[in-house]
Parts: sequence; structure tokens; C-alpha cells
Amino acid sequence: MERLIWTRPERGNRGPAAGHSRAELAAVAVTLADRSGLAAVSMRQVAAELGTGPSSLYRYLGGRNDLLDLMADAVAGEIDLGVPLGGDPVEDLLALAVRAKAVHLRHPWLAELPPEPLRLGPHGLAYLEFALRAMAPARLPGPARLEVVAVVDALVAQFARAQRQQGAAGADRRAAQAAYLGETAAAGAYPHLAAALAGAPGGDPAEDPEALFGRTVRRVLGALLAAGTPD
Amino acid sequence: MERLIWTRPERGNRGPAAGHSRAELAAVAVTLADRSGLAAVSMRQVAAELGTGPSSLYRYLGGRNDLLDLMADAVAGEIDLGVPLGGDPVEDLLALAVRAKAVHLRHPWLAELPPEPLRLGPHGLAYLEFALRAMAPARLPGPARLEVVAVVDALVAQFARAQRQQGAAGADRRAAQAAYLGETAAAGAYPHLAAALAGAPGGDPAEDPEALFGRTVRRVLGALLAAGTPD
DNA sequence: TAAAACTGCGAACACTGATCGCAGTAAAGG
DNA sequence: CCTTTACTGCGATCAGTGTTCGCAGTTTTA
Repeated sequence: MERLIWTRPERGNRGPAAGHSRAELAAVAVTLADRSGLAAVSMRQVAAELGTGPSSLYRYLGGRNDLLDLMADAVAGEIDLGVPLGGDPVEDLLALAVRAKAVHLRHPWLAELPPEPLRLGPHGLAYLEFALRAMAPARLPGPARLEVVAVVDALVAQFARAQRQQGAAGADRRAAQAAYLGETAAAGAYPHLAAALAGAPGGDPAEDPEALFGRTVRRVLGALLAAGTPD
Repeated sequence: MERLIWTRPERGNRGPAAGHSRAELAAVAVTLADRSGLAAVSMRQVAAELGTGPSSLYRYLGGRNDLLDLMADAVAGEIDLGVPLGGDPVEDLLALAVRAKAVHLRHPWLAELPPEPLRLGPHGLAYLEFALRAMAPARLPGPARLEVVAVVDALVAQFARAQRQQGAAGADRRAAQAAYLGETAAAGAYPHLAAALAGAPGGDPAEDPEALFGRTVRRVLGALLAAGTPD
């Protein structure tokens, strides 16, 4: 039985006071990941950053997975849930999605996290609760509501990724990808691909990514929240 | 400069014939991942399965990443692209998405793959080209078309994950998650979450997941492909 | 004061991806 | 034909990984 970290108490009350805390571990790990990517978040690195040995971390964590859970929940806590709801589920969810996307942009490693089915700590739960509260006016069965949140999250991750690698010059791999894709498309075997890529840099003056995101999310939410219509 | 595997020739023409092929490596790795998960796909395991040492693999691959590229493209090749198009982008893309979801269900490790921005080998490119061809009747700028494919892919992965872990009894973690989520929701601090979860097992007789997928994708595609309407 | 529960951590284990260099083999060039 | 070139296979090895174990020390409870 491998319990989630959230189900275990952070501290007993018998022994000496612990030198660190889960929050501290999470903060160090997040900083490390922000600076050098998720791969840099190893038990040894985190321990070194804390000035201890690797084995000490296992007093706070059941393993590396728990550390990732902590990280995900820590950044979930950066999403402001104090804003008042307007009453329109589409607009309220969009505003939430915009704030969530900002977090993704601030912490690119979020997209690298092994996609566990659920990685919900206290902050993640609060986020989910907030989204469901925003969706309350819509007439939808329970599971469908969760589905909507999942779809929006997917859109957030998707657009954050696109927006990020469009801005900063991506890694080697990104450049190699583009080169390969360009020359392959130019070879003539993929006419539609070539056409789609050709329309990218030229043509329109590259729409504001924020506006594109807003329009897309609005459309998708409008379609998913359409109540009553069984088809 | 770290070139993609697709940009390097599989064989020179000077030395002795290679004992294996990229396709063989990919097949072995896929089989391994299907049986024991992506974590079981290590250079040593794959090499052992081939009856050689780990270092031999580096004659065929630049590294483990290349192996993952090969695997992804191999299963992308399982998607049947020979079906004729009906002419309605929404229905044609949905049919494609259904076939793609089947592949995800057959190879659960696809969801575990580190989400590189693009992991497109020949088969992946053919898939993309097919999707763009299906989308040809829609009046949409090029980048938007690529965005649509990305969103659909995200939906496919999303629903495949949900459908899979609903069928088979998930791992320990899944059970632990459910238990934790249930008791936390029951604690009363998350009323909307509790309501959404309560509606799940009882209430309606659990809609056919395939129908739910079809309805959702149709709605999303309908919203995204709505041409002309600038808002 | 004794027991229980806890912390910190050095040492070690079983892995991982990756590199290097050497022996052997096949084709190309003269 | 023989040399050169380019390739293959692979044992040995390196640095790094997550994780476990056991011991010494510390604080609280009984």
C-alpha cells in the first residue's frame, strides 16, 4: 500500500523538531525546476540545496513522486481563487484558465510532469472546487462537469506550450524539428502540411496569442456547456 | 547539434550488414512497453530482448529519446489512413480520432511519453497530413488548422486515459487517489466537488464512453471549425 | 528514569543512460 | 590485389539515479 503524501501527517509529535518542512522542500524543488528543468530535480540536488544528504529527504517524502505532487500543488496555489464570480460560467472559467495559463508559462516543467491521472493536493482541490463553483449555473451532470475542467486544463497546457516555444528560442531539438519538418514538407509529399506551414509566418500579422486563446476557450466552453441539447 | 533520428540515414553502405533494424528495435520496445510499461523500456532491457549488449543499441540510436521517437511513430503507423473521406471535416476528423483513441487504449504508455512538442516521424507526418486533408473544406488559416489537430489529440489522450482507468482496476495510486478524494470531499469543505462526485456512480446508468467521446469531440470540432465568425 | 517515537545521515545497493576503444568485417579506390 | 575507409558488435566503465538500512542522538510521553 503506497499512500498519497496528503494522507500522511506531516509531523508526529514525539521526537525532535524536523529541520525542514514539506513546503520548504517544495519551494526548493520548484526553484530548481524553474532554473534548470524537471530533470534537475533529483533527490541529491534537492538535498544538496538544503544542505543535507539524500536519505534525509525520506523523512519528509515517501519518494520522488511525492516531491512532484508537492511541486504541482505548490504552483497550483499560485492561482488566485479570491476573485469574485460574475455568474457566466464561460467567462468565469475563461478568466480562471487565463490565470492557470500564466502559471504554466511561469513554470514550464509543469508540462513535463509525468501525467498522473490525479495529482490533487489541497490547492489543486481548491482549484477544482472553484471551477465547479463557477460552473454551478450550468445544467450538466456531475461527471460532465469534471470532463469540462479536464478539457480546459488540456487547452491551457496546450496553449501554454505553443505560446512559450513561440516566444523564446527553443532548444536544439525544437530547431531540428522545424528544419526537418520544413524540408520534409517542401519535398512535396505532404501538400496540406506545406500549405498549413506556409500560412504561418507570412499572411496575417500573427494574431495576439492571448486573444487566440480566449476565442478558442470561449468557443469550446460554449459548446460543452450547452445544456439540454442531447446531441 | 543533436539531430533527430529521422534526419540520419539508417545505414551507410560501407561496412558489414547490421544485425538488426530500427523497425526491429521499435517493435521490441513497443512489445516491452505494452507488457510492462514505459519504465521497462531501458536500453539494457531492449538489448537483452535482442540478445546483445546495451552499447550495441547506440549503433542504431543516438540515445533513448530516439527509441521513444521510433516507438511513437511505430504505433502512429497503426492508424488506418486508407479510409475514404466523407467531405464533412467534423465527421471525418471524429472518425480519425476514434481510431487514434483505439491506439491509445492499445498502448497505454503513449500517455506516459515525455510530451515533446513534436515527435513526428514518417507515420506521424502522414497522420497529420491526413487530418489536414480532412480539414481542407473548412475555411481556416493554416496555424489554426494545426491548433485543431493538437486540441483533438489532447482530447484523444484525455478520453483514452479516462476510459482505460475506468475499465480495468487501476494501480494502487489510483485507488489511493479515489479514497483520498472521496473522504476529503465528504469532509464538507468542497461541496461542489462532493456533488459532482456523488452524481457519478448513481444517477444515470453511466453513458457509453464511446458516445460521450463522440459527442464531446463533435461539439469541440464544431466550435473550432466555425469559419468566418470572427468572435 | 525508562520507554517510545522520532530525526539526521553515512554507507551501500541495484539500477539507469551513455562513452570509449578495440577487434573484426565489408565495400570502395587505386 | 592490397590498402584505405567506413562500418559493426561489444566488453568495460563512468557518472548519476532512486531507494533502503541501520545506527547514533534527541525529544516527548508514561
